[in-house]
Amino acid sequence: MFALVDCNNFYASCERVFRPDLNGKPIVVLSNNDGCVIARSNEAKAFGIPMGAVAYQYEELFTKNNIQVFSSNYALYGDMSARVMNLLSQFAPEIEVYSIDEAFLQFDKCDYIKLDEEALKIKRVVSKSTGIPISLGFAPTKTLAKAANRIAKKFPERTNGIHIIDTDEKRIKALKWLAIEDVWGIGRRLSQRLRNIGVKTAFDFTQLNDDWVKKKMSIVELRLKHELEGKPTLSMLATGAPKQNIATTRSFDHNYKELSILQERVSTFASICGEKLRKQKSCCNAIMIFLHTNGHRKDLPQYSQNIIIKTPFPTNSSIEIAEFALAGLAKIYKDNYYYKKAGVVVMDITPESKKQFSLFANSNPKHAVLMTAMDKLNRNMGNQKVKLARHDLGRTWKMKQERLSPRFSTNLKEIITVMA
DNA sequence: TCTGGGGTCCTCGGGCGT
DNA sequence: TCTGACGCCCGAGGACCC
Repeated sequence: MFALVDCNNFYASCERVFRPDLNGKPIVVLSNNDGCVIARSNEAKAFGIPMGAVAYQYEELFTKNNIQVFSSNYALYGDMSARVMNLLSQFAPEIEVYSIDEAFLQFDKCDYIKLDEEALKIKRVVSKSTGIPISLGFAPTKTLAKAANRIAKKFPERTNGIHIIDTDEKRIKALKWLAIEDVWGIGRRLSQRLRNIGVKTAFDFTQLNDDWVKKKMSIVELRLKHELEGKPTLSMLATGAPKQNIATTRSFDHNYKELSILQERVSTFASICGEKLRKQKSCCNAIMIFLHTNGHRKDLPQYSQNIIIKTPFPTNSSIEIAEFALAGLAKIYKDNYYYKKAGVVVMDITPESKKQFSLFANSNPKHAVLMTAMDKLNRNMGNQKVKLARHDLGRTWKMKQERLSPRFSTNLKEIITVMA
């Protein structure tokens, strides 16, 4: 039996934990640079604000209806997520942290009759210890657990945020209710294709022929079909497995033309990638650098390019990754364009312990010592306090974050004060 | 003026060796 | 030596997720 635990309106709920006065009030949380809406409380959803709404186009609606607007505060959300996941891991032998606000739990040989009691207990503990409301869906497969969770969320009065699919009747009922586009793994394109042939619900999808699904769609959709039929094809994935790609990409607050500014940005992104690599004890063997102009500005000439640099040796040194990234940047940079976004992605990742030494070129061994010291200082003093010399220390590259809440739980200076 | 960031997996087609 | 069939590997692109 799988359970999918999902935090309700996670970012909005995090903002509420330290601001109980916001309970019952509409809240939206914005993306980096305060660009678009990435989370909404139920009250905000009721105003018809869609996911991804462009913030400035809704400014009037926000003001008129006293909707509380927050810049995204990842220090707060990351910390709250870790607390929730830590609590959840106490309830099941296996946990897969699927995203910042979701986790799968697997219960072996459990007594189905007691599942509802267990679910209530999980809900109570998480709510009491963190203040975050959650919904739980139980089912024999991960895809059905997702569906069960959706039902729990959709009908909170009836389900109390808990739904268990433990009989075939309940499974069929759920599948008939679930629209095809709401099935986990069926996105915009596929749902349109399926609707064109008359498949409107998850149940309709399960009525298709296996061979047809595999031939006309792919093995992914066939697996999905089996999952919906109650035959597990997806297993729990190890949480904390090293990533295969690590990216650091940002949109800029303005459009920039000068190479020197892009060099500084790319070098900083490369350095952060190095830090992430060292954190998971990995090295990369290839680095991709990309540049984009602002695609929304139809009045300006557009340019978008990327380049992959194969490193001559595996490395996780921020200095070396930045050097390779800058060499790549020099190859793709063209003047006369206004750039809005750039990024560095480290690829072909291998474990640090399995470094293959090359005959001719190797990672500078002095860097390892230096990077360890740099990471330690940054851990103790706060992120990005110690940087490479080419990073512009005089300029603070701040994202537009005009409505940032305090880092209540991770920064002593911003900790909440309780008045007696 | 202003439109996010970070991942995964699969398919397809070309190059290449047998 | 040439040719076709086949399988493997790899990169690009597309689909999906939060």
